[in-house]
Amino acid sequence: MTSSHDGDTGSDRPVTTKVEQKQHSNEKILRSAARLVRERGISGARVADVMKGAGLTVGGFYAHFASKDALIDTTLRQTLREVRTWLFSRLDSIPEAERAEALVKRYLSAAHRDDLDGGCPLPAVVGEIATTASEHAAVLGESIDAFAGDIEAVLPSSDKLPRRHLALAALALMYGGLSLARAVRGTELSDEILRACRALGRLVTRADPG
Amino acid sequence: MTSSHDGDTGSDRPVTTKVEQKQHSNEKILRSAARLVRERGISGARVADVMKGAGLTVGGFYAHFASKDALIDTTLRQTLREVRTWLFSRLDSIPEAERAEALVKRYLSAAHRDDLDGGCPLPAVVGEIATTASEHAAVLGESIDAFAGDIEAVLPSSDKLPRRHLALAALALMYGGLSLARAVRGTELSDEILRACRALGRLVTRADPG
DNA sequence: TGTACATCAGTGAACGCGCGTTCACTGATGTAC
DNA sequence: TGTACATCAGTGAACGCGCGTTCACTGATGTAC
Repeated sequence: MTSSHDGDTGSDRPVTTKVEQKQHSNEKILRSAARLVRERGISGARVADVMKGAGLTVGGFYAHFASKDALIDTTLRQTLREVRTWLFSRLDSIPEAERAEALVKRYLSAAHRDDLDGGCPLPAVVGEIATTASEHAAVLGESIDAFAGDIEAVLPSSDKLPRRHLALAALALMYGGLSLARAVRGTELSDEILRACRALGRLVTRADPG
Repeated sequence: MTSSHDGDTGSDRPVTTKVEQKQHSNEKILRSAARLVRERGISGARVADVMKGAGLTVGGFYAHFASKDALIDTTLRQTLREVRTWLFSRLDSIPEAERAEALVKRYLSAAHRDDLDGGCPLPAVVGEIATTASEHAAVLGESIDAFAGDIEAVLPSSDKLPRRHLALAALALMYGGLSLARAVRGTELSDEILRACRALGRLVTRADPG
């Protein structure tokens, strides 16, 4: 009740070992980084702020990651995986032919646009990676590829466009729409962009009539 | 032959007056800023670099613009106008029904992707504006609105989607596709993204069959 | 079990560097007489 | 026309601040006997 037993020693142990403690800090750092990267992008996610968000101080950072770049790589991989998990979850209850449409609708919802520190990190990082943070282009490429693969899997087959093409284009439409909508957040135009992209998404993700 | 005459004075004047000289510098600064913003984004376009690119030194900048932000606003307005001009030029020779498709193809060409310091600035600035440079959201909104209006004008009418919606969605698709393609520039995926978005663009910008 | 030493996660101040902005200065252009 | 002064575009060094990274230190946990 008071302590855990490791088996190979009968003595009492602290409730959390050093290793567990560090692991726990690591997770808090990654959660904090995820939040800040989504909200402020790569350069906007300052190391000091990340550590503060994890309830720690700057200096300790380098016991967890070799550099800010290493943290960013890990964070990108992790958050992009999270978004895919969120996006493709609870799709089972939806008829197969409507899953792609549901997914697009979810991604291009006002709720997702307004979930600045919890949603898709792509709008916050793609531009930076293209201009001043190309170190992370490889990780981004892998994630885009995986994302497109996931979309492809829920797409109805079409005779108009190869599924791979449709998946990549749908991703570009979703990412593009969300990015523009977030950039002009708070305006009527922002809502209009989301509606327009959802409408096009609906049009192209529907199974061919007949 | 040796000097210009201003009319109201018969005396010789310097080849360029102070006013003309300053105007000329102003244009050089704006051209340099345009290049750097497109290539490196807002934060990547350092004042010192902008002035260097204009053949001037840092200190003189504030005789031309009140702040870096003021320069960026002007540069955004100007470059986004330029892109629209480029995009909608020489479209007259193309049959009306194919103009929208031609425009999308032009925007999503490999040449445009690779024209880092001359192409569309949206991929370089939208993310930054959403995350850390919201001061420029208003200018961006105006430009998106104008851009969508221009696209709407060349769009064939459709019974599937309001033209305004199709125009906004096409813009999101173009911007999204170019952004992703630039971020993973140099990979096969990059070309694939462009092809995929062009294909979807073709599909949705064509006049309704019948 | 208790004691002495070792380890190591985390602290917080400091370092070096880059950036936007300021400012005293220079020298060519412009003006008054 | 010539001379003396005023203006002002542009220079380059300096300032203040923020950021990534380093490092000597602390104190709790872990280990040896």
